[in-house]
Amino acid sequence: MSRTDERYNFKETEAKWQRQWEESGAFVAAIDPSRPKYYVMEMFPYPSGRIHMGHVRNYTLGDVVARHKRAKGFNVLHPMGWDAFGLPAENAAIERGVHPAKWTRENIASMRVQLKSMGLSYDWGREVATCEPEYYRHEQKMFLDFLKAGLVYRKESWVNWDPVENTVLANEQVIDGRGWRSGALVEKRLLSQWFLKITAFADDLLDSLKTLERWPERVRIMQENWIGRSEGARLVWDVAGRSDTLEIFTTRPDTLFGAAFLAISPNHPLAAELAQGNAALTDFIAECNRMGTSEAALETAEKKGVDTGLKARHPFVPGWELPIYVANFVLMEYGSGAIFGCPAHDQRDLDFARKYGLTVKPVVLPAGEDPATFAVGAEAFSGDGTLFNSDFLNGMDVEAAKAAAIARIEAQSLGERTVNWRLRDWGVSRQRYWGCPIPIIHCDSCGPVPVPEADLPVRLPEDVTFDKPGNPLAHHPTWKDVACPCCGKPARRETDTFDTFFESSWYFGRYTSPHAETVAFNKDEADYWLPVDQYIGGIEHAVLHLLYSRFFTRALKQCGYLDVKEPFDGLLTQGMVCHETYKDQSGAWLYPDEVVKSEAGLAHATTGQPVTQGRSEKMSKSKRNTVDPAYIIDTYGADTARLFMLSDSPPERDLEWTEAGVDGAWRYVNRLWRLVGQVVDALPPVGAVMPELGAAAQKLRRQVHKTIAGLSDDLERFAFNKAVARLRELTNALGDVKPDSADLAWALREGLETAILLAAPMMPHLAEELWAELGHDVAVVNSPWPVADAALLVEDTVTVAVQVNGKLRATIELPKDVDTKVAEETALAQAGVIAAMSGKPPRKVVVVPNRIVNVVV
RNA sequence: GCGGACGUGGCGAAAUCGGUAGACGCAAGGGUCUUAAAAACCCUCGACUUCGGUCAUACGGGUUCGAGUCCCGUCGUCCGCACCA
Repeated sequence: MSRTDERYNFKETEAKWQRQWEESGAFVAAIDPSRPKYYVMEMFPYPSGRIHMGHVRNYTLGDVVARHKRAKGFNVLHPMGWDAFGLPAENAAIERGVHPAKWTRENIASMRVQLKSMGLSYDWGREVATCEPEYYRHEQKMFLDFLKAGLVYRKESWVNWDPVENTVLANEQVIDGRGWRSGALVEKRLLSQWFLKITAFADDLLDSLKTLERWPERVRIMQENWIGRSEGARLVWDVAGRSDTLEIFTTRPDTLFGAAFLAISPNHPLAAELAQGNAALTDFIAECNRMGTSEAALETAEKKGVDTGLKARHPFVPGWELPIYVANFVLMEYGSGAIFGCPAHDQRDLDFARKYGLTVKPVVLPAGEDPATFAVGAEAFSGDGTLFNSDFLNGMDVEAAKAAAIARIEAQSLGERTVNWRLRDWGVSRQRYWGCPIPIIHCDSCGPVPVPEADLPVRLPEDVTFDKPGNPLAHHPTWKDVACPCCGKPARRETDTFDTFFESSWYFGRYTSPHAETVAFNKDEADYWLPVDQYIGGIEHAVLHLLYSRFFTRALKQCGYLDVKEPFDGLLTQGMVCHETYKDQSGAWLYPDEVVKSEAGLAHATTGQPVTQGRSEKMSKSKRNTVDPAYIIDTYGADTARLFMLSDSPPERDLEWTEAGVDGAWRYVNRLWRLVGQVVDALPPVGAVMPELGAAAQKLRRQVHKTIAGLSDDLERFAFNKAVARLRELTNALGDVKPDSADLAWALREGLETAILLAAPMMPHLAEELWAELGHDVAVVNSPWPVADAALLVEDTVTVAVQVNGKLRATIELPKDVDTKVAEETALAQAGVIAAMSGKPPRKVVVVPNRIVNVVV
């Protein structure tokens, strides 16, 4: 039967093998001490309702890794779940009247079907959904254990408050000083919130980044910056006429003799106190709080301040008093919310000093400057130099002066050397319904009381309404009313829920024992599987999720839950899936399938109006440059979609989605399928003994085994695009073979079987189908990865390039490892070489064995 | 402003240790087959060329027998953080 006119029936084939895998339990994972384990996972999706191309890319990458490792003999754990709490579910409730629980569960059901259509090798028996009490009860227990361990505290803190929605907004939800949905000007409010003490692990979270060798450098640097360790000194200043003192943090104690003023944050307690009865100061603080924290606002904001009238006494110079300002550029959240200003050596302090006419006295002299004439103009000098105008520090360099100044501060008991962190504790309270209830009861007599463990889980009530702004839990008529577990008097439940990053901070552990009821993790299972060997996901989680997970793992270890310190041994951050953008005449975005391409250019598919093409950008609903994976899988099949995801770009780089590229992948799928069908009848049976091989068959074998070695290496390095290229090269070679002799037929079978096994992680359905067609009873998923015959990887002849003065003039075939003398003589005898030397004798000949001969004349 | 990554054909990209630049694919052009089309298959495909070659990896230098790869500088693009004291 000729297959020339036929097309591969992916629909039937893919469904068949998906069923077969599921029925045979091919991907069910269990502890097996006899095999090395390999835990690979992709970032679990938010159940928005439909998968998008970013998911397809992410899960394809993970599946190739999982299937490859499985074939290599590893005991593979490859799980999937749902990051199921979050705001979109509440929005759906408000906009469409669907309950968040129903909406979320239905979305999970339909997305599960979509994921299954991709043929992913998940152990679906381990699926978790974070919105179910079976999951979140354990994190309520964790929270209480963290509380006992001193890793949780409650604190008043300044938050972004949306006055229309009546809720706290995360920093990411504030755009240009306004709430992202309401558009209302965001206010700063002081609110009681629960905090996790991530700063308790700041040192270790920073230091251990060095051990994460299989993480991208970029992510490690981002976390390093986020944690933001800086060394300096804590210094207490006496305030004239007051009994209390003012504490500041500085990294430049060496510049203390150049101080011109002190400044405190508008949110500093002292500012609040002084504002009592001071209208100017009250107005200024209110203005600062209104200003918001957007980038644009900060960039254009002028350095401003109000003189409090108070004076601080200089620690080293008796009688020297400096003014204390309230200044808009001092952050309450960093250090102690107060600074000393040295205008000559800090740009912000300089801007401030110029505005208010304060002294600019340089104390660090740059090399080559004359102390008599050096002056600071518009730019502060922050580099190294020699101290001057600085009493006991004079003549020292900056490092030495810092040490000397700190020694003096410590001797005077005014402070000490200290390390300050940019990292702040993690505020986990959200005034939201669709999240995990915080297991706390507030009692007027006893204060905040933990819910007794026997009463866990604190279930999220489902009988809520969304007719009022704010948190439905707070409006619920009965849910929050309980008796105090301590004194029995009427008390109220905490109505805040956890930040949804809480759930994703430990799910990798839950996958190891998803059905444990009384504990979050079964010790033997967690010990066996953890840490995750390879984690794959988007770069957008470089800091928050990945840092929170690292923190959680440490906290869980401290509380006896887990025995690993780092959750993710290897990390691969995939690039985005991009597509061209289109706009119509009115500037409205158009979907790709609303646009037709013709010789005249782009036009609207129905109206015929001209369409303009914009740059390629990350696929997003707002720009309408999305392609629905369901449509692609339905039209071309999962294997084609998977192949395209792998073939065009390296995984960490952005991928441009093109219809032509998908067509190319589809052509390849058919090509391989057709090739097998055309030659299968001419091949010897499975397991046939190798006959005497002629030269052509030998050559083919060499290429086959080189492909095994090269492609395996590509997969180990996640160079999937190169693996695809290599597979195509092999297929091209196999397509040229005419199996008209016994030896060629045998070599062709070996080549095809190899190609199929190598293709299997990328195109698993096609591989199974062709493998069966070649006569195998054991499925590919139960077949081992091919092994390259080392003897076939070494050639007996090599192609050596011959250069004259570094320019290629000839290539010669030489026996491998031939004597350098022979190589040199052969090279010099080449016509092209002789011509290029134009009669001159060689001055020098460089011979790199098996690679190159360079003749220098 | 600080930190980082990157810059190779019309396009996505290869070149793993400093050793034949452009593998593999997309697009394009030509051809075979066909009544025609689709599909498939074959050929061409960095630029210039007097067909000998010459020039080409953002630009300018350097190291080297030899540089896409290493070093210095410039320009450009992208990303992260950003009043962090």
